Amino acid sequence: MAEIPDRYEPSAVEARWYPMWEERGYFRANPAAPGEAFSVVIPPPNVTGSLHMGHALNNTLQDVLVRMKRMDGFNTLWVPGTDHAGIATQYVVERQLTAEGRTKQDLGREAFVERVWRWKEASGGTIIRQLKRLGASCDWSRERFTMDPGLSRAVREVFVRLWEEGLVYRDDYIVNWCPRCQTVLADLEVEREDRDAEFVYIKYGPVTLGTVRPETKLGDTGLAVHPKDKRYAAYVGRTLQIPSVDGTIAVRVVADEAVDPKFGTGVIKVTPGHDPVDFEIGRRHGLPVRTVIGFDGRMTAAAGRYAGLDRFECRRRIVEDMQALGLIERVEPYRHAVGVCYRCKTVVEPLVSKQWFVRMKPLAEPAIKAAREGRLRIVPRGWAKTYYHWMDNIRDWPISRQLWWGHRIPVWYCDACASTHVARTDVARCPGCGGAVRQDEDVLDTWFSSGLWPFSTLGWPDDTPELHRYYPTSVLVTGFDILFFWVARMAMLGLRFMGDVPFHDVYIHALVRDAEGQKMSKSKGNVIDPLVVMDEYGTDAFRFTLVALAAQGRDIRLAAERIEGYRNFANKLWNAARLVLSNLDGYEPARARRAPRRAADAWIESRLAATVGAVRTSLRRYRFNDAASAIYQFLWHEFCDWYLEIAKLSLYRPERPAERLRTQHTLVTVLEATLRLLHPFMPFITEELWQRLPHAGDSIMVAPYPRARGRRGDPEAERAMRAVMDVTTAIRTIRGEMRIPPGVALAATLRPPRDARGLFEAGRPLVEALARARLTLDPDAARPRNSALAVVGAAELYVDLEGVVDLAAERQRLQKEIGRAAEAIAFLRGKLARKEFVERAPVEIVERERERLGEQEALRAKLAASLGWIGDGAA
RNA sequence: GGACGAUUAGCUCAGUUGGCAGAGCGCUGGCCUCACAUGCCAGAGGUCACUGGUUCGAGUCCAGUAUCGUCCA
Repeated sequence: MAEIPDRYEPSAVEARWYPMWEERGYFRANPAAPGEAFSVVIPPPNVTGSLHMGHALNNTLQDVLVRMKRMDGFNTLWVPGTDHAGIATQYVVERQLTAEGRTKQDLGREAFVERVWRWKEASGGTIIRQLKRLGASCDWSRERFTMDPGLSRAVREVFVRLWEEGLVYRDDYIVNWCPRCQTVLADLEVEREDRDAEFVYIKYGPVTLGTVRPETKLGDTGLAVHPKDKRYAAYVGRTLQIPSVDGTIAVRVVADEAVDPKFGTGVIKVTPGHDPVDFEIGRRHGLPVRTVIGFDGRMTAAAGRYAGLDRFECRRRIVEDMQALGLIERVEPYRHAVGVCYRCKTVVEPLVSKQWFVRMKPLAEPAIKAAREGRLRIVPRGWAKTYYHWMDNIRDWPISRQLWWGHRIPVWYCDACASTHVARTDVARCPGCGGAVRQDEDVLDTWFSSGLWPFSTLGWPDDTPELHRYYPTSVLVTGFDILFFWVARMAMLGLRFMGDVPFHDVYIHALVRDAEGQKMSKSKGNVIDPLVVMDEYGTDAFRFTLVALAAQGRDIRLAAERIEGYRNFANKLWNAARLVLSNLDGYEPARARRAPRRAADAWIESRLAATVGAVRTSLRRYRFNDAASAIYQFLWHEFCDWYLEIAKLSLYRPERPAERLRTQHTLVTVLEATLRLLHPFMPFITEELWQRLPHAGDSIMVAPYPRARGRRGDPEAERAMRAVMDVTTAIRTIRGEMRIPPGVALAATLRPPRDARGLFEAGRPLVEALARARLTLDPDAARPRNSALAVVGAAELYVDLEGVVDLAAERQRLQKEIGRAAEAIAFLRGKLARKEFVERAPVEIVERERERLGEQEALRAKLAASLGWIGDGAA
């Protein structure tokens, strides 16, 4: 006993087991081994990132599933890896250069990319180490990176095939441009921020219109009104010469449905070069594009005397100038959402440029179908709606990024013969004219490569045993924030290139927020570092907290008190095991198995079976919190609160060796099975304790996951223990409410119904020990003088208060009980008095309510009689 | 503007076919009972946001309202 500390100290335990698991190869998958496959690919974190709460939750949930399935005999594979995170990573290295007073242009492309690689090598391992700290049982021998040669080959193969199939194209298009990052952003990468602005009403020739971007007036090529708007019908089709700050501009008036006649003056100016809606209007009506803002965010030569000005400076200047010319009617304050770069928060500039796109409609259709047919199951169900909505309204995907870090687009241009070549292998000379070629400068969107993750990590485009064995993967676990970015694209690309869904199930988990419900962010300073939490409370407690909070909702509020509570749970388990381990002298399993099983043994085994069933069902349905709470309730409130207390009675009684042996056996077997049940959630402490207990096998990690074998439980034993627990609790309640100190032994009499005498008789010694009371059983007992009354089912319990307590307190207690019974009676009588209920509700429901009424009436009668009796006695 | 979600104990949240409202923390009282005070025993605490509807019966289903949140435009 002395060698086991009375508090669980996680750090040493955690440091001990992970290396052992890894060295013994328990994490490694073997496609040639037997067993039904269970495979998962990790949502690859940013290679240069570090573990945050989102990762911790995401990977804990995956580890729970993977460990459970591995123990359950599945051929299990969890593929880990990282993502090159184009913009984010390039941004970090660029900032380093800035600090050194240099730019990436100073280095040149090759040297810059080289430098990013060096940075990746240096800091890329952080998150992997942190995942190990979390206990993640990934097959590290299969760790992948999106820019590995193999995965890069997959990227190129997919690009080329999509091109060959006509699904990749290059076009002029209005894109979201970040002037700071100098790259295009997908719609998804643009965030909305509310900003204060000015809504400027401009006199625009014969009409007045409002705009928040007066500087774009320089790029106007049209005016648009709603087709049904009679106010402006006369102008439609005409080209107007509009007086402007720099002479006049020519705009054509068009009628377009996109105009809201009720907004502003009902007229909008059309700037196809600098607004996505205007671009579409321009396309529909053949308006020219006039670009007045450049990729650097400054006005172009086309902006005349404003050329070279920053776009926002130009806005101020042009308003001043128009004011001077009397072209401004009025200015109103206006708050609206502007698009900003998700990375650097710079206001995005819509610009027209040549970009590569993927045609999404043909890819989306099979992905919609797969979900509708249930081949791809989204859990919780609610997210499917979001998925469909996005898929149904899908837009083409701009995949080029003006970055240097990433997969360079495999397209070569020959300027000599103006040809374009898309190829799997690098092109050195033009296949047409033999002239020099230059490769497209751009790289592909990072999500283009992570979209291939479920099959590129398994060796595609080669035909590998891994693909055959593990594709489609079993489940993808991820947050809803990347449902579109990633999940939807994997679904589409998987179906296209593998001919099957990339995963059968998608489990969408919540987002972790702080205790106030705020999203954690560095700028808010409210981030809780998972590593600090693990240091402070232990990894197991942290993991259990995440799982316990992972209800199928939208967010999780993480508060320190919760983690503390589960640290206490780990400590409780530790001490329960301590009790068991310190009482095993003389334990012989073979002999113990032959010793007679008592009701308490059968009961705890029955409860364990029920718990195993509940955990399995919950995990199958991804109801992680239900699984966690089933184990918590069982271990703490059944095993510790009741069974251990009962077990002590036998353990400390060497004069009954058979009873002691059987108790030891039950303690060992139930605790051992519970450890296995809990292992996926709390891997470290369970391994530590399991190794100390009698066990079969080398590690709990590869021991079988408990099954609730055939037997549904033991109703007989449950009834017997119910009786013990109810009588015990009744006595304790009286003791508590009467303020009788625990040290004072009580005397109680139980009057059971005749047919239940045996039931209570069997439990009598337990009750006596657990409630610290002498218990007499007598079906004909009369109520003793000065006793408290409790009703336990059909039995009456009298607790002798003579000389122990003030009877006024008992009167008060009884009155409270009577009040409760009266409420129930009133409710039930009302219900049963209504003939609609009696006539139309199912017979068994009506019958049950009648029984309850009878019980409550009997209870009230007993209590009332008792009250009268005490009143007499006290008088 | 559109869509989705939330509203249940003091706090944070569960509540799967409609049939006795639950947990953790906190709170109150009593206990250092030889595994654990990171503990034990007991207790208090709820108009299930609001208004209607369906139903014998609604926290649960339907419609609307309010407040908050998220996503999309």
